[in-house]
Amino acid sequence: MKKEVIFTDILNCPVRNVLDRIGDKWSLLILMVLNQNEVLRFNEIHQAIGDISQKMLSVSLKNLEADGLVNRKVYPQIPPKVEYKLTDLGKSLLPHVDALAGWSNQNMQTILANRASYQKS
Amino acid sequence: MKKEVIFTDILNCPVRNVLDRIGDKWSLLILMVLNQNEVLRFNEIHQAIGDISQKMLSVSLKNLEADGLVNRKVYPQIPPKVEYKLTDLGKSLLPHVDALAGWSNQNMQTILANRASYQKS
DNA sequence: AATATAACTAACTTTTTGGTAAGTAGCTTT
DNA sequence: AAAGCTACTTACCAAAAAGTTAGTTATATT
Repeated sequence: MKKEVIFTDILNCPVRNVLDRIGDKWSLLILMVLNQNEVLRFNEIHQAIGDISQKMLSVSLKNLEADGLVNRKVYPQIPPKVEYKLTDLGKSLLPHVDALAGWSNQNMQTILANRASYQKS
Repeated sequence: MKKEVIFTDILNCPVRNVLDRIGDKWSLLILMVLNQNEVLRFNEIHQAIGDISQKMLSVSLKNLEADGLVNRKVYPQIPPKVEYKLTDLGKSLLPHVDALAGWSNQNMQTILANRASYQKS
């Protein structure tokens, strides 16, 4: 009996690659906030999300920027001013995120009920 | 100047709730494998994914089952036999996952290029 | 009698992630 | 002259996630 890998190479696959970045604690939230506001400064995002630390906001923005999902514009002035907005690439991702959000909204109650009844059994 | 939270309550929001489960290292992979195969046994999923540990497969399946995305059917025999398949709820999520997968496939090269050029600067 | 089997579970270690608190820059306002 | 502003960075720490290894079960096979 031979063992074969049905779904080879999935670890180097695009989905995994993208989700590793998008699937962390804050990235999607940041993308959604930026999607609602066109342009935001660091502290505006910080306040919009409310409970993200400066460090995580900074790290997450950097990752999103590295992937080309978010654009960062620095104004060389003091105190500093930096503006963030979605790139076209970032914008092209958002509909899928929204679709997922829609599904989540629709099925949240069911899922919570499932979790609850699973625990009891 | 008042500080206001633009995007209140996002932490208790459905998207976050769902993504906390779906956005881990293995869940989406498992869903995709199950979507391609209708019914699979534990070891078949294990081999299909290739480098997931038994423990993580077990934990992930349990979470997916708890949320009602995956159905688990035990045959009371020895050696044991357990079959996994998507529930209707699970199936209803898959199109969105596939959409995300499609986006990832289309934009993977761009993203990798972005990352590479970001590092150099 | 020993070994194989399938689907796990338990205990433990390692790795990754995220949080906290403090510090930095240099100009402007008090 | 001290304090405030903005957008961070750094060092450190705790918690969470994931990996490793060994063990369990009870029957069937060699």
